[in-house]
Amino acid sequence: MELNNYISVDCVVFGYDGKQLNILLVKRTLSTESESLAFTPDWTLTGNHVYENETIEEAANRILFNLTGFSNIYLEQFKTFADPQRLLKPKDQVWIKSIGHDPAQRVVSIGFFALLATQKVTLEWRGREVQWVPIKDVGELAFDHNEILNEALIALRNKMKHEPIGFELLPEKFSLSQLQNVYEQIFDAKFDKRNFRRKVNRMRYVIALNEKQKDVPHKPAQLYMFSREVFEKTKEEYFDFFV
Amino acid sequence: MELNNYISVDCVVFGYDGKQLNILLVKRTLSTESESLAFTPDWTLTGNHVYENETIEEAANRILFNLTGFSNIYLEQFKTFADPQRLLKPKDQVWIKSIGHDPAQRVVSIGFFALLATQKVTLEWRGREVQWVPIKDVGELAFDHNEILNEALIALRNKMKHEPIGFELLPEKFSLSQLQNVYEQIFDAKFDKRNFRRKVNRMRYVIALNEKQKDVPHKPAQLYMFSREVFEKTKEEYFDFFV
DNA sequence: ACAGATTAGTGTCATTATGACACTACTATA
DNA sequence: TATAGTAGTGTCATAATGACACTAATCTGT
Repeated sequence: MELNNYISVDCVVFGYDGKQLNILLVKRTLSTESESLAFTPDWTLTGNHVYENETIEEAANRILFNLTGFSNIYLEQFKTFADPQRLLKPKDQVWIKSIGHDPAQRVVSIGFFALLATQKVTLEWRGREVQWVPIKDVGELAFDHNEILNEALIALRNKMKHEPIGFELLPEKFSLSQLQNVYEQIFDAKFDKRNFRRKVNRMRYVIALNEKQKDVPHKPAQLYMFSREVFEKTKEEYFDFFV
Repeated sequence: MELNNYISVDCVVFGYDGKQLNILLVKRTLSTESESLAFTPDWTLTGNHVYENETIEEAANRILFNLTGFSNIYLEQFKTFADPQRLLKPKDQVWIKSIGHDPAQRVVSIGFFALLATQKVTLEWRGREVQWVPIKDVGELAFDHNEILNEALIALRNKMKHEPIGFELLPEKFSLSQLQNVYEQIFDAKFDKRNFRRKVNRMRYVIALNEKQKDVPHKPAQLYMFSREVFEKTKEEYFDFFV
């Protein structure tokens, strides 16, 4: 099975650990000892070329499966990066040569973002170290991956305003405070608790369970679940156009 | 200047003629007489491969410039199509061979949609016939272009709900009835005239001019303009998340 | 056992937005 | 000057928003 050498997929994997929004990065080091001396390791998004017989969606799902062992992860194509200059920084060129690719080849990368409800991921992916990094602490990344991350965050926020996808970052059972915190982290904002809950209460696809939190050192919260089925059935087409 | 043979750009060009929403299609015929006998002509979107030193945005703008002579056209990347099967229909294979391309080559196409405020376009583009077609009358298109068109329409509607881009389909000076009709055509819906106008009146970036329609066989309408500058300055970041 | 820390959970009111609804005004043309 | 055709306008009942502060339940440490 051959990898196509000019089509790649980059996954911006968002995760929420109960406190903050993180993304998944993999470390980039050169393989041979001698080479790596002159190459300070840095970080990349999780990405890969696609196989010749594979769709880009399949490639993105394959990457996520390798990272997590799960295959039903929320995934969305958000933008494509194909600038002829996107891989031409000296350090990137060194790395591309070191893995045996043609550094002059123009590579199209299709960006996907994924929402992960678990923090449990592989620690090593394709021989490389994997780590969650709080989105506020992300430094300079390899290739054009800072740009890809920025665009992913914009796309995530846009989608989040109009589609109920915040749930994808939470466990199946969650409290309303957790849900509110997810939104606050992603939008980097504070919401009024009572107004937030009033709004959520109107959503019939957020369903209260007969269950409360346990072993928490404070008043235990009512738990809820999200039903995509109910959402699909109750959503109304609305035409609230314009800002 | 070389064309990259595996990266292409397809532009879904939307236009509004005062009555309905149209898209721009180009006719696909085989070049030699003998070949074309067995090949019933059909239609494609306006697309092209990108030059090796060209970004995909530049390629899309180049296509639009060739079609219209304008270079400041509203343009937005909306989705990328890279299915390994996307060019494998027999008719498409015949056509790809006829223009001297490798029919086995996997081609990534980045979809853009454009909004055109004029109906004046070239009649012949790269030797091919160009035509406006009402979106309701679009039949079966070449390649995967029906899929691309569908996705473009979805993207256009989504964008249109939350950003003031309907103006891009109208002349600089327009009436509120024209504006309403643009939205009605795109959403395939009817809105209440008074409620629509109340809403538009709240938008400070839709500015009444000291000018009315002329030579219309009915009460002449007040003309308005859209100011992107005012929009950018007065828009509030809103967090009206969820449906 | 109890005090303290910590988060959950709740209601009201003033303001603003929505959706439904029908008639008069102005211009060109016949 | 009558007609056809589109422009333009207001109200009311209902729903959504944004601002605002206190009590309730659990665990922990003494």
